[in-house]
Amino acid sequence: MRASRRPGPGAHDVTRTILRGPTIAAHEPPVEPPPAARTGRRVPARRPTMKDIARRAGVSESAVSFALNDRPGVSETTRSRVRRVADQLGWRASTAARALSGEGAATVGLVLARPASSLGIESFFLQLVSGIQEVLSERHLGLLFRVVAGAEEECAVYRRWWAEQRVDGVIVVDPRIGDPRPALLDSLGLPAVVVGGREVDREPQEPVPYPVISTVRVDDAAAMGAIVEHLAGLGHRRVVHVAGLAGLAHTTRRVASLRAGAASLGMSAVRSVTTDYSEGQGAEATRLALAGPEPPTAIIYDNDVMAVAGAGVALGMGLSVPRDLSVVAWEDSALCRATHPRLTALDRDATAFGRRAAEELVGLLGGRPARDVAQPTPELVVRDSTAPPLRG
Amino acid sequence: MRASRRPGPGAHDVTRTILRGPTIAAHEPPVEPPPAARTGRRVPARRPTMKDIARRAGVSESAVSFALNDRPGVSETTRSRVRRVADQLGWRASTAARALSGEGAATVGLVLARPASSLGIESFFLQLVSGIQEVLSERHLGLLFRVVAGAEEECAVYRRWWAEQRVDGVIVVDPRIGDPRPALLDSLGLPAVVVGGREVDREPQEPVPYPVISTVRVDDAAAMGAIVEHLAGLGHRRVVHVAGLAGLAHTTRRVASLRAGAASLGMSAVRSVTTDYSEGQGAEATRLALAGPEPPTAIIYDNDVMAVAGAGVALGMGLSVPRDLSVVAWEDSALCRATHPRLTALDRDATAFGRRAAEELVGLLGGRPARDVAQPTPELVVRDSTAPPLRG
DNA sequence: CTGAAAGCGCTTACAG
DNA sequence: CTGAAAGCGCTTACAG
Repeated sequence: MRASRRPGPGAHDVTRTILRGPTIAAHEPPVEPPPAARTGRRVPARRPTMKDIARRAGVSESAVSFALNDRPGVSETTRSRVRRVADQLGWRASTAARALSGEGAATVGLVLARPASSLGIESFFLQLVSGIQEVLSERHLGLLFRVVAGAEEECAVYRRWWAEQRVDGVIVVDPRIGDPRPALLDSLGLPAVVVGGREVDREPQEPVPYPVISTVRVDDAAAMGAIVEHLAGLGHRRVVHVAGLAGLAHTTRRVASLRAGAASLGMSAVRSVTTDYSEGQGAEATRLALAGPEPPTAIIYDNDVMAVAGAGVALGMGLSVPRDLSVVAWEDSALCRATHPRLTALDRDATAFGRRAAEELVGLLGGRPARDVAQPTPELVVRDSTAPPLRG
Repeated sequence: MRASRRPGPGAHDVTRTILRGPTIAAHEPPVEPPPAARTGRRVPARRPTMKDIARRAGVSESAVSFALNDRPGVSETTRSRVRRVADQLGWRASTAARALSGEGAATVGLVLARPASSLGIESFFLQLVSGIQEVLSERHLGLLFRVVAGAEEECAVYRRWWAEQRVDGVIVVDPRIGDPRPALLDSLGLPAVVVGGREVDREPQEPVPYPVISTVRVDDAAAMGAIVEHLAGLGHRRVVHVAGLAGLAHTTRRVASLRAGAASLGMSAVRSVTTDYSEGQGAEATRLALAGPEPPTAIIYDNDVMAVAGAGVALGMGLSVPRDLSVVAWEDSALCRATHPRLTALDRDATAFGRRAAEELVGLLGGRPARDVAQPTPELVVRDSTAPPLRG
């Protein structure tokens, strides 16, 4: 606690010493200790306001506002004096007051619509959030975070946030087939960045469909292409893709890309099965695939946890990875490096992804027009879980 | 978009139909379409305010406020009419305006001070957050979320949030030795719940040291006791504890509990080494321990990722888990169930933990006095990674 | 360059 | 039971 913030009997002297300069001291009214300081009872600090600054600096409140917001209309001397007093008091503009004055809430929203049980699993999200934060915190924007069970609830949250004036914009994840969110956000006029591309890929020359909604795309096709090429190069011809949620746009894209890639490389049997991303369904899908009539020699998993679970199932069935089964994880993480053998994985750099999304949203909030930006294609990190198949 | 929110030419009729009743219709001024509706250009929706409700319901703004906040001073008929109009318009109180009126920001803060790299790893946090959300969302409280690099930055965030009037209270995680946060939060008068106990355990009859800071305790001693008992029962006498960050209060508690438990059970050689929770340091600690002169027959890891990494190292060294080495993870997760063999782990129920913390904070915000509450002792889930040692 | 005033959307004593 | 008014802490035209 600085003395100046909770003025006690000696505070005035301290202030004077710090400010040092007769001009300033003359403007400064004597600081009176609050009643509690005399009685000795503990009081929580009172947050300083512009009025306090104005009084101390001997200028009007509007002068303070202009000075602190770098607007013309105050002399340099006044500006620097005001700034010094503000710093000294530890003043920060009340976001509530700024929001009410039409300056926006200085807050960005993020909703995760995944069942709580599968959340702990997704290291992707926490890394995404941490990337988002890097950018937001520089600009002193807050992140309002919410976990919900499903899409409708997510829409309800957006409506509420909008009505409550809580956020200036949102970052939307997990684009879906027939996604209702872009239209809703557009109708609310809530700027948004969709992480993971549009439902339908747009031609570069087309205008963005919504004027306040940008997109950060990932090239799922190229990424899947790299995986398929790697596996085909090793000689795999029977591949199973244990995909994620059926409703997600990127699931559809990955499934389609696998099919296309396999066809062009002459792979005989590829198929995708969708799951809920959980270890349980990942394990189950693996069991079914390996117990079937024509078991795959390689399995691609849409996340790291399913890949680890799947490798575990294979081991449990007496198979060796990668001798009997190659495993690829779509999502690199500590997990992939921690297991034995270490898993070949697609490295997406979720942090950079979050950073990019936040930057784009900050741009939108600053009035830049909406657009689609591409994220670098993820890189396939080849480790010990992929090798040529024993039996063709 | 409901017709009533973006009134077009036909909106008035719709409204009248929904409201149906001459009294109400008489109070309702005709809704004029905004200019944009005539020109056909898309306009973002304007959020409805109390003024809109007052006009439509034919009462004063203060009557609307009283009606909506369930305060006496309005008749039941007025109240229900006001409520209906508010619902119809999709009205929500502006949090900014409420905050400025002294009602609080309706927001709770959570700061995570961990390096971004190790964040994706900690499934604990995302589950904690999801538990916190369950409670907050019921009360329509927002969660302001922040990731920072270290303790000082965390304190700076609290100061800023307080000065900006952004949060009504915070949930504090990772209590540390010599933790500066409680004193800071106390001086700011910011209600807080510390998750994970106090730095120093308080006797039940002692008053809580800070009037607005509650604590949700976990019984690390009992948990470690259960692990030690399990291992001792299997016949292990040389145990290594790969702990987490040295500065954290619970690390200290676990280290001490291990020592105490081992002594009482006559274990010959136990020791703890601290790490940063990362897979890398977990693996390294394992390598060092196993390569040493008197290698342990069992290792306790302070999180799931290190446990998986450690098991991988053992495998890589030609050891079999659990035949040559027993492994226990302090933190159950998908990981522990996904690896092969599945890991014996301590199940903490992070979601319940988050729920409990949020409930306690909501209580504090409601004026309930601060207190320490205990969280049920975590349960040891015995799986395939622990067994009697081959060599004593 | 500076100050007095209105307004943002609420809440809350205070009169009627 | 109801309404007019002030205030929360800012921003921003608008006069001087």
